[in-house]
Amino acid sequence: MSRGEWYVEGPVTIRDVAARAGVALSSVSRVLSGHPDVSASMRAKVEAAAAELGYEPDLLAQSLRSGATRTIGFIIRDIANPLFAVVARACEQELRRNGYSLILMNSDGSVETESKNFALLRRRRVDGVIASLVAEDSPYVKKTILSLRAPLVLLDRDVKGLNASAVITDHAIGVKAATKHLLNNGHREIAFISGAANVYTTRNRIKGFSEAFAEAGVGLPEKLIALGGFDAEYALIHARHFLLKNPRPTAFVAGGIGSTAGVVRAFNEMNLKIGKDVALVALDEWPLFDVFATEVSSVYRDPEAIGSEAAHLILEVLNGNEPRESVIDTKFTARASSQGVI
Amino acid sequence: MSRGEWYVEGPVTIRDVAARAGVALSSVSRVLSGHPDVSASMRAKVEAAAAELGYEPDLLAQSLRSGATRTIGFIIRDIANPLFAVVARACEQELRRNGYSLILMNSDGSVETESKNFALLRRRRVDGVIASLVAEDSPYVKKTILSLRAPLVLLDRDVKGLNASAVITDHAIGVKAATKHLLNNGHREIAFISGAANVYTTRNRIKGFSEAFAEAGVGLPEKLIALGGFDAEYALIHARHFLLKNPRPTAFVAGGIGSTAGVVRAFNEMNLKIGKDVALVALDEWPLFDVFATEVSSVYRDPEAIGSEAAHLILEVLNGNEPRESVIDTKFTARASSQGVI
DNA sequence: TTAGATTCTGGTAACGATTCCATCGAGGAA
DNA sequence: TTCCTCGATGGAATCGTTACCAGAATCTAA
Repeated sequence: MSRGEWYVEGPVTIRDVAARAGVALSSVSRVLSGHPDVSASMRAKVEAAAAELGYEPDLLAQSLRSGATRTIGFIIRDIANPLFAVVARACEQELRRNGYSLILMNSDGSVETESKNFALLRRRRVDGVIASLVAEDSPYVKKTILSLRAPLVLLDRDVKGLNASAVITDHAIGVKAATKHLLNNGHREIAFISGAANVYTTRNRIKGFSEAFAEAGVGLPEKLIALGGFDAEYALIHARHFLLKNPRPTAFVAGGIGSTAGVVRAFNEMNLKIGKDVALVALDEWPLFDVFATEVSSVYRDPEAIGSEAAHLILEVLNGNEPRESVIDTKFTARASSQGVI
Repeated sequence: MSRGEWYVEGPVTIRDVAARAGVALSSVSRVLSGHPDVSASMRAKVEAAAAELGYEPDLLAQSLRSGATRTIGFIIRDIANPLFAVVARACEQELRRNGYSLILMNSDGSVETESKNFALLRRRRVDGVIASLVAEDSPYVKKTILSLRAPLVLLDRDVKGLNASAVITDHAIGVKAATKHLLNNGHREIAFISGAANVYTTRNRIKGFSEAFAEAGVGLPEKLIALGGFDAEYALIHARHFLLKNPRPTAFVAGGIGSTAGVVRAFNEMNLKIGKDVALVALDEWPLFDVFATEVSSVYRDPEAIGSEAAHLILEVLNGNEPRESVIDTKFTARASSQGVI
């Protein structure tokens, strides 16, 4: 079956409209693009012809001519992370309202894949890119991004020398409140499991964690800090390990949805009841959190706000403004999971 | 700040390569597209020039010329539904491996938005579309889709007269097993809450539900069936309503992630303990299901398989094959939530 | 009445690639 | 040697649009 069979009616070009209206194609273009120097009769003729033929301008040709594709690339580690799915949704909705489409690419946790994705988006001539980088220090990143030739919005990343916009989450404030809460409740052996320190997210969370200890005059439990991956597997392995230590940690701070899953699995393996045998604070919430994890204390950030703000930032630069940073705050909510253990 | 400032190095065209190599642009094109009739010396000259200048072909121009954009549209109700996020990820990965990019669009549960999305994808000249329609019977749908002029893969939808491919889930088999299980455990007042019947998903689920009753020789509890929306709000309202009936339903089957959320909220409001005061079967699982909903019986379908199969189906048609259907099965797993109530 | 400005319109050259067509040698066959 | 074929190359048309330029028609002011 050839491609041609999908054509219900042949595609109508500006040329066809011109022929039907009996005018030059440049005149059709003028009418359709709202040029002021067109007579009323010309406008009427062309619009009638366009309507009769069901003419729709071809975005591909327009893009080639104008240099703008009205397309934004969106690169993230994994769209199946529910937090990022909400970010992507809000972002797509906002871009769509402004006439842009979103090209979605997963980097699958690989800097090589990420780099290839950037290169492909460049070849596709996207007008801009919104990205949550796998790592800030990969050798590819800077070179690849600098050759993008399009504005960039980073999600929760801090890369020097890029002249990029960024949506930054203030994790520190929420994590600090959470940690203080644990310290106030008498916890000292507090484990912290999160992604690697080569992304701002982790560093900023650790900053809040450390500050709380410092302000309480308590030494940081460095042996209980594991920064290596956001995935459940990494968290599971390290939570297991920590739980075999003596003294055993009395509380866990889990950095992200994957980490929380891993930590809770470790608890389940050892038959530890959350909020009774061990305290837990989850960084980030997830779907049905309020239904199935009603008892879990959390540091919350609004993914809708992150997504729509990312869209705003890229639109700003496309409208000629300077790149800038925008900060989203976090909020700690104490629930049963972090109380009553000690 | 003008767009131009983003250009680190001016974009290199085939023309520049031709000038550098001292040959005609048609020769450059031939070398780069692997035409057989090129001499070794020509190939060497052109490849050297291309490498020195860092030439990358412009996909926009190639698309205009060839008619193929190597781009697939992906339209769903809501990417924030974790099931669809996984479908989208698997689909994007598979398409990427085959050199295609994915344009993501949410239809936000609105047939008008959906229709506009289809129209925009047509103007963008996508090579194909993968879509989970909001409704099969909307007046827009058929007209809009028929004018797509590109192959289509439907996700769990059954629309006559389209000549489209489809990835279909066999919900009936899983739902039937679940319902039999409930009936065997002595339940008779079984509530069923799901989306509207104008999508295959719901009809096929109800089919499994009905068959189980018929085979057990028990009358279908029609008053306890609410088919109107996949959202939590709809499920919450109807679950509340059902729970005030006399006799009260002893079991609930919730169609999808949103429905489950609504139903469980209603349970929480009335202080009913799942698996003790009331039985529950969830259709579909969600992230951290195995961690935070370990006790919930479910009818599972593999979203990875759905996503990659959708990609395969669209690639098949793009490679000249006939559209076809592919069926994904479901599996019922009994857990504590559906046992021990009666 | 005429010079000059102002609408309005058509033709044509881009945008960056591919592909057909024509040309030009070189090589093989008679 | 001559004719023919075939490989290799350059030039031009094309995809569908926009934008520039020039010319025609209309209008204003002297």
